[in-house]
Amino acid sequence: MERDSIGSFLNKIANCVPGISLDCVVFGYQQGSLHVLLLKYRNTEAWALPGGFLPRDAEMDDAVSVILEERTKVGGIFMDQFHTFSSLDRNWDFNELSRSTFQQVSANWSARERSILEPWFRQRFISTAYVALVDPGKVVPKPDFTSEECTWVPVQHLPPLVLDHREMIDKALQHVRTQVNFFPVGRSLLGEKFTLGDLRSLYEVILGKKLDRGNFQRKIMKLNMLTRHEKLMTGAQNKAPYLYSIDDRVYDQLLKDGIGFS
Amino acid sequence: MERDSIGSFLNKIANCVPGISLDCVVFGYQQGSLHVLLLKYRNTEAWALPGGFLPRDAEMDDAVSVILEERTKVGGIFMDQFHTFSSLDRNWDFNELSRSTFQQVSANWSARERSILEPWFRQRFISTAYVALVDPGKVVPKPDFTSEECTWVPVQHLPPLVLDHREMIDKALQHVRTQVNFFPVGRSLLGEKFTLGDLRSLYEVILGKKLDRGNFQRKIMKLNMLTRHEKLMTGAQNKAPYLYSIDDRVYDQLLKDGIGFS
DNA sequence: TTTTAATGTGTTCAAACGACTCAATAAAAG
DNA sequence: CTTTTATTGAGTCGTTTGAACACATTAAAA
Repeated sequence: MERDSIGSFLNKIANCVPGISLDCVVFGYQQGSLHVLLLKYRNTEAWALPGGFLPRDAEMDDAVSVILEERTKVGGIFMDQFHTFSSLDRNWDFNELSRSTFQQVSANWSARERSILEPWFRQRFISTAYVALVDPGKVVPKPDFTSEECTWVPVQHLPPLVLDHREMIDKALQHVRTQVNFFPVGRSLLGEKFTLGDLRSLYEVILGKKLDRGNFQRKIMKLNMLTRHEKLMTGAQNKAPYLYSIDDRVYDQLLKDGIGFS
Repeated sequence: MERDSIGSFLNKIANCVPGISLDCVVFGYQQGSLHVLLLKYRNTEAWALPGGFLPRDAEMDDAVSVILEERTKVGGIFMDQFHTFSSLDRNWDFNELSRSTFQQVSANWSARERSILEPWFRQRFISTAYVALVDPGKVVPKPDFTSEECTWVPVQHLPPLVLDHREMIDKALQHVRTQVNFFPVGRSLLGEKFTLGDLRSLYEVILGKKLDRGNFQRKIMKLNMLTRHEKLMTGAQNKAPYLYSIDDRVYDQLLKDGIGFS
């Protein structure tokens, strides 16, 4: 199984542009807080962003789509390129964690594999990073051949990350915050149906502050982007909240000029 | 002279990362309208953005600084990376204009030069683009060895541009508009001293709409970022406008949270 | 029937904004 | 010295927006 993956990976990188890598900061919203999709390398405590390389016959957007689909098994994920990282120390000697992680990962490579993979991974990579927004409920995270785990981690409790991936997440989060009025955060991060409370908490988490319930509801309802459905029966002894879904047509129109949240 | 430049260019690219290029959309404000710094290729009607390549021992920001200094002969220019372009057709067969321009430019290369430069320029380049803001008054544009002219062109009358440079300018302008509250447009695009009218016209040009004089002045003065100086004697038969300069300390602070212009 | 939370609506106050007006000032031309 | 012209600072008014509340209604479960 793993042997096969390495084999196909060897073929793959032969057709990729050298020196260029792609990294994805995939945000998901779960249990009231923002999460990032991370991979954990085999037999280490080191984590990394999902990423990959640029096929010679592909554009970056398409290559990233493929990477996202490989890791999540779903397509059509919203994504946006936000920065290209070019530090001189972007390599596996970046710090002790990266160094030992690479050693661990490469430990069981055969001589032939090593002859190809070593030089490839020892390159200096210029990495173009994307943010993606996705509903964790729609996703089945799949590790790649170097990792033993692919899972959601809350952004406020990030584990040790290799290379400059921590910096990437920080910058991505910043980007989402500044672009919140132009990103389909509601549609991408929530499921098909959600309550107004869900939507408000989501905005609270992204903006990093409490929002007044009354004002929020008034504002969001005036936009005419929500369709009301049946109630959500939670079993709690109170009036059940209504479920809503997003009217894509209206939503897309609103996003063009930006939904006004400060 | 040109021979020398080609020679040093051959040396230069030998130490650059292949497959990666850098392009700069340099905006300047002149005679009441936005201008872009463009290069005109020798013996053609084709224009291009100033650009260059990434030295193996440099980060992108630093490489772009060098490029900007080479073209303008001034340092410390404000700049911001805004997008990395990766279309498959980013090469000199992009369209007829690019094709014929490259032919023209490469026409007088010697056999030895051609053997190095042809494969280099025939590569597929992934290009990371930057916006820069600069006061044309501080700048002495210098053509590079492929061009006969380096000059300011108003953005509303762009000449034919090679490759996807037109798209880059559009995207850069868009970026400046959305980031106007966080970019030091006042300090970077105007001279040391300017009138309130100058500053207002600048914002009008960038935002693409008229601003009320009274409201604008009230707003800008309340920010406490301007220091008043002597008057500007224009020779016109009216009260001379005051000159102002920007208080860097206050300005930098304001830009962190964003100067609020819609 | 009580408890609980969702929902819809109303109110208040402060700040900001757009579109004006008006008067004082001063530089140059006559 | 008067006229012409445009800058400057200040004032007004109506509208919009935002934050911070209050309050009554509804309904699900205990």
